[in-house]
Amino acid sequence: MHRTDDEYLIGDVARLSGTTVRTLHHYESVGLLAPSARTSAGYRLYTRDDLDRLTRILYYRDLDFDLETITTLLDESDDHVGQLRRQHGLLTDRLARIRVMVAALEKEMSAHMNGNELTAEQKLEIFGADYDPAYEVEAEQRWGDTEAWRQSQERTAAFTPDDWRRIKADTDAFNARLAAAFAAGVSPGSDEADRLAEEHLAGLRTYYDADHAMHRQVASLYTDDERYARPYEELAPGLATWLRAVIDANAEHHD
Amino acid sequence: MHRTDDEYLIGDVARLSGTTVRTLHHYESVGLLAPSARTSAGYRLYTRDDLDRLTRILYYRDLDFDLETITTLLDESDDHVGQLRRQHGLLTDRLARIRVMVAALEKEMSAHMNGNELTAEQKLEIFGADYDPAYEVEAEQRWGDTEAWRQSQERTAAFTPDDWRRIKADTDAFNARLAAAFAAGVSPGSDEADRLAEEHLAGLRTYYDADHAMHRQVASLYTDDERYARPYEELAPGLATWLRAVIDANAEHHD
DNA sequence: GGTGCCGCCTCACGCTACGTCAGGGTCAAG
DNA sequence: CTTGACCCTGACGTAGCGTGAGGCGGCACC
Repeated sequence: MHRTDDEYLIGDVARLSGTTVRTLHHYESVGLLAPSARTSAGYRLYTRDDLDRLTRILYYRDLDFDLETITTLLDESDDHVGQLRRQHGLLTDRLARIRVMVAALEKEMSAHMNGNELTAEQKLEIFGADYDPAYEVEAEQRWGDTEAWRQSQERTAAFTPDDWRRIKADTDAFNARLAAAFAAGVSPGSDEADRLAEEHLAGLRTYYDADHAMHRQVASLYTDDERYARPYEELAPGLATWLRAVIDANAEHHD
Repeated sequence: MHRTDDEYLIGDVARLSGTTVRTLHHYESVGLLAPSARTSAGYRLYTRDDLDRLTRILYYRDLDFDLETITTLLDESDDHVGQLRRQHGLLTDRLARIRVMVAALEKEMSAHMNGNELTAEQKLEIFGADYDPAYEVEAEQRWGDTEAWRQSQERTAAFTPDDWRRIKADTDAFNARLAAAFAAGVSPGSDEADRLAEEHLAGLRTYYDADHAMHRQVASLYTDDERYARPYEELAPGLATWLRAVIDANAEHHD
């Protein structure tokens, strides 16, 4: 009993489809997808047809159908449209409920943070054109579940508008010194550059307890994400890239 | 051991709160809500304080927090805002994903169902004299190549006659409220008017993803195209013009 | 005092869609 | 012949309860 070119072991199928071996075991146990053959040793052998079926299973799963419904959708395909319509109804209901929950949460959040959170106007006034609300949302998506984000939320919640203005002034002053050092030809890895890097890190620690590894991650954004680079590039072209090198070199000195 | 007036048996609590006895058992077993006392026979006795706690539990549960998180929210209440913010992030993510699923379903449905289109008779029955076939043709000439038109075609393909009837009823009810606000002298730009404008926009979004700029374009039809103005003018002379002003003012507030 | 019914009690298994070991074969390479 | 990667079949764990099973408590009616 050998495998032909058209047959795949369960691990291959898992990798190809982006699922797991356990998931395929499960689909077989509930009668949703059984491999067309087995080797003499009992290994499951999946054919291309099996892969096609799996593809359709995963498609419906993404639409949030439960496995039993998917079985009937694929096997009987009776009243296909009716099933789709029911699912459409369920999802639009959920959409409406979640909208309500989001609104309720927003209300609760604004109630619990009176006085401290900056208004959109204040943010604009303090951060100027650099501030983009969409940006804030994305940041939360990206780091919302990290400890650093949690710390940052906790600390900034206590900041007053005056705090923010002071922080902004300090940051601007520091950035000006960075630009001056860059223009003067200070090279990454030099003592002077290391001092600046440590000062930059201290600035980060206003928001959360960062170490040199995290500092490096932040630095990588300065070359990889245009929005983080912009404030520096506006001061001096090449400054963002140089700053990243400075931070990386300083981090290495601390390993 | 007797019950006082301030104590409730588990069944009473279940009825009062709209949950079940089993749910209350469960909350006790996970340390979320324990009754303040028991009778000599072992019956749970809940106090008003317990009911208050339960109310808050159910509130957070509706916001889709898991029970463990609710426990910390109620017991520690540390970093309350951070929790809310995280939950807000989770929910908006889900919102986005479900929107995608709904769109995919609508596409699939429109592909699988030719024949679901309303007949001319049904259109007449539902929309009454307002419906003019020539109108539909012209609309396609004008917007047929826009993204909004495409979306609208896809979504409406999934609508049943019942959907249309419901939409018509909703629209009529909303228009009546518009007329009432107009008669009451609500002025464009006021909070009340802005709320109505947002609701009007939400109505448009039944058909396609409109932003405030598109909303303005639609509003301009109310003063420039007699056919779009008519349904409003029939409710109250001047209503169409007023509505345009309301929408314009609201759009400006969102620049 | 007996009887009946409703409500309460404590286990304890069931449900979805898998994740995650545990214990033990299979296969190709060195 | 060993090693390591991969496969097999159980079987228990997860969240938030639903749903009995088997037995006691409380109260009204006869």
